[in-house]
Amino acid sequence: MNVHSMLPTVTPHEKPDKREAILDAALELFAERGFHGTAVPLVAERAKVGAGTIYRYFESKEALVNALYQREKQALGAAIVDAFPFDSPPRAQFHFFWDRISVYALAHPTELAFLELHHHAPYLDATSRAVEEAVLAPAFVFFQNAIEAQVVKPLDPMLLGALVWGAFTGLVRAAREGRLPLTPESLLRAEECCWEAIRR
Amino acid sequence: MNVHSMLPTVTPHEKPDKREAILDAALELFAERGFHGTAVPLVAERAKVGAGTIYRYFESKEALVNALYQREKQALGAAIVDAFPFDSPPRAQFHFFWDRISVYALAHPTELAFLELHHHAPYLDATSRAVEEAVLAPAFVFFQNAIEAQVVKPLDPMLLGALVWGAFTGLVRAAREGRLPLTPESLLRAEECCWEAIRR
Amino acid sequence: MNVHSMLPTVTPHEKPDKREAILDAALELFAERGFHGTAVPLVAERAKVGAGTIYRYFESKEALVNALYQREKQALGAAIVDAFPFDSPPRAQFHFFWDRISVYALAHPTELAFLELHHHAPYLDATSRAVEEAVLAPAFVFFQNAIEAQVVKPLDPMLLGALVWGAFTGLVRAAREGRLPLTPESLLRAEECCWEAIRR
Amino acid sequence: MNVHSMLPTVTPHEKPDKREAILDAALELFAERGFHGTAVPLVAERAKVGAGTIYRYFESKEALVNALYQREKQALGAAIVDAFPFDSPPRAQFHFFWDRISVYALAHPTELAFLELHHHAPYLDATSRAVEEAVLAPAFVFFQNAIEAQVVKPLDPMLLGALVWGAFTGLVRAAREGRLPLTPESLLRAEECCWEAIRR
DNA sequence: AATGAATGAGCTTTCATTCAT
DNA sequence: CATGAATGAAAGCTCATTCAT
Repeated sequence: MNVHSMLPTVTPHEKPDKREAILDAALELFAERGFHGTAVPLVAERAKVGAGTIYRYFESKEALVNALYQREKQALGAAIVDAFPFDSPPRAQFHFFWDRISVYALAHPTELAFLELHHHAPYLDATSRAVEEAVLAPAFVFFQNAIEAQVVKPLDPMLLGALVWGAFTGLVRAAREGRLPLTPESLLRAEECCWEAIRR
Repeated sequence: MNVHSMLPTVTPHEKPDKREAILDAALELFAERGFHGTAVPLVAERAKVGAGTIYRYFESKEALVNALYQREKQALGAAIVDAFPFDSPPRAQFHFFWDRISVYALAHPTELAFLELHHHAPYLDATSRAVEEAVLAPAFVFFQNAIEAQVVKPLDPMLLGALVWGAFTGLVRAAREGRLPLTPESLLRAEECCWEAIRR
Repeated sequence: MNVHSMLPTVTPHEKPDKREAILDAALELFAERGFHGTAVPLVAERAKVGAGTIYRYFESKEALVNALYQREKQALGAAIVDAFPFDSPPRAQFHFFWDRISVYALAHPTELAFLELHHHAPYLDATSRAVEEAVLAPAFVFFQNAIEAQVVKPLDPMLLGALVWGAFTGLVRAAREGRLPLTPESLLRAEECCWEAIRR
Repeated sequence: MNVHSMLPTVTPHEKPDKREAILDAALELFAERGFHGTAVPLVAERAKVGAGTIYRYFESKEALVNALYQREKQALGAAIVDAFPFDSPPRAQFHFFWDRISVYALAHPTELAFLELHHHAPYLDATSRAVEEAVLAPAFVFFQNAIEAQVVKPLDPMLLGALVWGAFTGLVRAAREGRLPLTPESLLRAEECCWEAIRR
């Protein structure tokens, strides 16, 4: 039953996972300066590995962004879906969803900035786009159910999703620019707004 | 029907303004591939000028993006503010605003994509940031007035603005990705959603 | 018939000889920044002519330096040779020579700097080298005569010339660098030194 | 017999020092064509390294000339000062000095040409100018002592230095142009001339 | 005749990638 | 495996020269 029982034994000499170090370094730099604006040797330096080492873990710079994009998008998707109250009513589900992305935004601002900046970039490959779709799908299902339950406006689920996710993203961006404090308080207010935007 | 739509938009003596040609070429390429992802000679080729010519009109590649950013941001701001019904009630003003950005989004998708992609980029200079602020200001005023008139929720105007602009941007982005048709119809529905998000 | 038609036409509005203006501008810039370090449009700007105008007077940038080199070298040669006291004894001739180059150095520091910097440059053509030789010749004759008169050491006239001209050039250069004041006084002292260097 | 002349000057493990190779290549090219007349890829080709490699060792082309200038100027200074007979009388010291620069001129004509051509160039930095001064200083001291000893004319040491160094440079330049053979013989004659130029 | 906007070859410099160690 | 020095293709930019006006 307990998933945790399978946890890998972490040795005292924690293996300095270079792959992760590279991804972490790339995350910060790509989020800050963009893909084309970031030199591979800079990523290497930040990750404290040799420049050549990056090419032992990733075929190319493009492969690196794609791996990173997939890692982050999946982490975001997991954060939302994990323990999702499938049996709760739509409003409670929406609250759960908003709460999760709020927590995520507060805990992982760089990751969110990276995902936003590289969204739909021409160098993202088929796998990255597939991950994108997979993460999107649950939201689609939620909106369809909520519409069927006549709790949410009978509009294209895509439109509803775009509005809500866009509003959330607008909030996060404004906060990143210092126009707005991103507090649990303000996030709660924003949730109410968004719910009223979509509720029937 | 808008009477103005029939007016000729091209002057008889169509001056082959190279500066404009360069900006237009840069707009498309920067919107598609980003600033660092676009080589200057590519801009020159698209603009049908020599590579050196770009440097007769712009000091550097950075100066070019900044000029372009300012041109497009100001055009967007003008499109919203022009003939704004300052004496109408908030709901009508909101409708005017939404209508204007809708028309703009439909007529200028590339311009909008460019502005979104280069928003708050580190290579934007003080002037570009000042233009950004200037274009933002009217929205701030609108929300304050609407709050005072007790028509809109008494929240931070910045938060309200971020939600609405974010929602609109989400819509446009989803449409660009082909997830959604961007029709006058869907835009009208989205407007209602957004109004309900912010109204008291 | 107009009587004036025969007179040299020095109009009140002195003809703005563009060729001279270009040469003068090039002189200053080449002396300061060297041939390859000076852009042709910069010369045009300093000469207050259009960039294209330079190419109406000179076939190329190289043709310009060569014309300038020849003008300045010949002017220097003329300044030395003009009214040269061919019948005076060697010491008096040497004094005359030294006096002339001293006057020249004080009156034309930029010209001298230009000649020194472009001496034997690979872009100087056959004509420039011929002018160089022609200007050098009288010195050669002087030294030969002085040697025959047993007034000067019986050494290779070239060697004597190289020493004296080198010493003078060293003086001028030190003065240009501010290490030394270039006064009639110090020039006279230097003359004595140089004479003692070569006299028998 | 000098014992040191038998010592091997090349270490067994001859390190293919790329930095030195670049400096050596730059020396030849800068001496021949000047700083602005020499393209970096040409230096790379002559040094048998990739063009990018130069920028691993030198921040810029300017940094390269400066490093080279300092290397050569210091080598020249060391060649003069090394084993200088500080306790000998001025005439012997002068002979030592002249002998050293003669040997240097015969062994390192390209180095001397480089130093002469780039003397006081506008792209030389503060360090280069400081090295220049440091190398100049001993000569200044020599002249002051010789003047105090009433062996040399009581003139500005700078003037004396400028004359002697200028004369030597004139000689070297004339030799480079093929006007003169630069033999130990002619150098010795020139030394006598220069001594008589400055001696009391 | 004079101009200066326009050009593109060629400059200095960067950087994704390789490979000897 | 890991490295980082080395590379050369390609970037941003300059400038000698041309040519429509």
